Amino acid sequence: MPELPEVQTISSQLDPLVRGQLITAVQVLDPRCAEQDLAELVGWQVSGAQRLGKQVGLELSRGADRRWLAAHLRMTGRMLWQPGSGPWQRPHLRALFELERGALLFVDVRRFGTLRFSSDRATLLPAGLDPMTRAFNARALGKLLGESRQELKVWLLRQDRLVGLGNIYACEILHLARLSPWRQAGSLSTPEVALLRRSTREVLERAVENCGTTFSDFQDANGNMGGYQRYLSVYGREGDVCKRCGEAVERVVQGGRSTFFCPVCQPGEHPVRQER
DNA sequence: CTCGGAGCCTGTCTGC
DNA sequence: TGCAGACAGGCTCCGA
Repeated sequence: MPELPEVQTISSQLDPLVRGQLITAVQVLDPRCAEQDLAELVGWQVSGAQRLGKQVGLELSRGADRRWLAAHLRMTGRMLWQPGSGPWQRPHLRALFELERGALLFVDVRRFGTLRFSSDRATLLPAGLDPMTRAFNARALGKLLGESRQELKVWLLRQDRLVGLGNIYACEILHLARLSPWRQAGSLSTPEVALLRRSTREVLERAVENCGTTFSDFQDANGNMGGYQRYLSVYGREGDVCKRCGEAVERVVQGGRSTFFCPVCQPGEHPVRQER
């Protein structure tokens, strides 16, 4: 499930691979993946790849004009670079961008992923604060948390507040910060906000260093797995021992999704265990 | 405004 | 063994 570190990994890998190449052809195999006519991008030059929130962004240019193409991978999307010449075929291929020295393949088993482009980069960016920027400091985080009464774990997934976190890293961050997922977001003390900020950066930075987490689906731009899964402390580890205290990791459904946590390291009130 | 739930989608796993 | 149903979850939409 591509979250910020996985998208960062793909974008960083793609940047030197696609930079400077013309888009020579576009094929859309699944029309549902894009509302716009992607064929309009033929003749544009790729000037770079960068992460746009949780999306893989390609900066395009044609003369003085600029456009950005954003690929949202959602659950199972992939952006794969294939050097050489076609034909390119692979299961679940939804769209294909032929460049001068290879092709970018948008592959997505579950078809949640989307492609869109705009001449205004800002319209492609989610509203939330990017936790990898300098603007993500304790004061800014505290202000965002405000007086929200939302449960902290649910709050962390809100892309209109913070951009880039998904279920895996939200669980990991809260475990590192020793904060209960059921705390009210706006109830954190100043030291706790600082701790949450520090933990968020620490988890994300280490995940980026390790090219993301491959839990079931994720592949990077070259089709390789991530390496962060060996560092996971709680996610996907229900019943296993907490690496910090030895207690059994628990899983509870929260906001319709699994929350993994250590009841000793992250003390606090929480609902009774539910089945799902 | 906030909040919770349904729906989207399909491969994989579980249980009968 | 075979099949039905649960499950994974990022995001949008809708209703309370």
